[in-house]
Amino acid sequence: MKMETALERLREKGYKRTKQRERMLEIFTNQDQYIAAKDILKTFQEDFPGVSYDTIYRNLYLLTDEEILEATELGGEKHFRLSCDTHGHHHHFICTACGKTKSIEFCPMDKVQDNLQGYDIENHKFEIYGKCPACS
Amino acid sequence: MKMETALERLREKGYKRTKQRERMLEIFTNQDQYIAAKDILKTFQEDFPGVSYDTIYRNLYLLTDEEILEATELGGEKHFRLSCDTHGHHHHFICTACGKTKSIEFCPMDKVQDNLQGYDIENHKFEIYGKCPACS
DNA sequence: GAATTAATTCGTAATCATTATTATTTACAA
DNA sequence: TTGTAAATAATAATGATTACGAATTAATTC
Repeated sequence: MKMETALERLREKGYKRTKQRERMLEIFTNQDQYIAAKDILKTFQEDFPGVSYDTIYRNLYLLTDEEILEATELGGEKHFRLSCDTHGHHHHFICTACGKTKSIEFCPMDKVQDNLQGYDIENHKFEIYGKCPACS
Repeated sequence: MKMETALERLREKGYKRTKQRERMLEIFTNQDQYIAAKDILKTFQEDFPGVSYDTIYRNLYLLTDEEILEATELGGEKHFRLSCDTHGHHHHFICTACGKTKSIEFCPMDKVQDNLQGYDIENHKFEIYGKCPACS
């Protein structure tokens, strides 16, 4: 997703355009990887030495709610990445060494719906972990 | 998995048979659901009022390493369930209301291997979340 | 452009799950 | 039954996340 697309989406919803939000989006731009909240904080502090935890977490969740970011939990910590809106629904291979991801253009949900008659499906997670070619 | 199978597996590896480990396995027996570590602790305290965190976590991880338990992370907390060894590799639907699970006899990995040439796959996660018939 | 106002951020403390540590106890084997 | 390594208890520390009142700021209106 382009930074401008994200900012526009926020504007439409009436959210203010703050330096902090711009910077946060900037950090995610062109990063094909999940980043831990604490690493966002660390990067953030370079430009905003006094940034508060509140700002980091509130905005990460806001951006996730607005589907600008995608969230997942890796090793007990919340990680975030810019949502890919260029293609449809998909999943990711995630490198456990460098954190980089590769899109998997396949969703297993089609294959399992039949076995879940009567179940109210709200969500699903399909992630593959390992080492990318560069790290292995 | 039967409780006796689990105890036997521990014995083979030279682990001691303690009242705490027996009780822990008992808690998981016949529970088709993921249980949070803190809930294990709570149940445990009924029989072992002075049980330490250390005992809980050490044994949960030990049993997971020995493939007696399966672990997953739900809502930022580690959850565990007795491993099903009656049938092969599979995945789970997990009810977000009651925590009960249903086996999904399908693994999407077959479908995606081709797209991951050169990637060293270590692990994967496929979970479906929602409400089971009883809760929906 | 100044005033208004609600949203946002800061500064800091609290919470909560998990991990670590040391002394004590226990299972098991010789 | 005794010795010994393993396991547990009791407690403290850690670290990510959440909470909250005070101060600041973006956007709107005049």
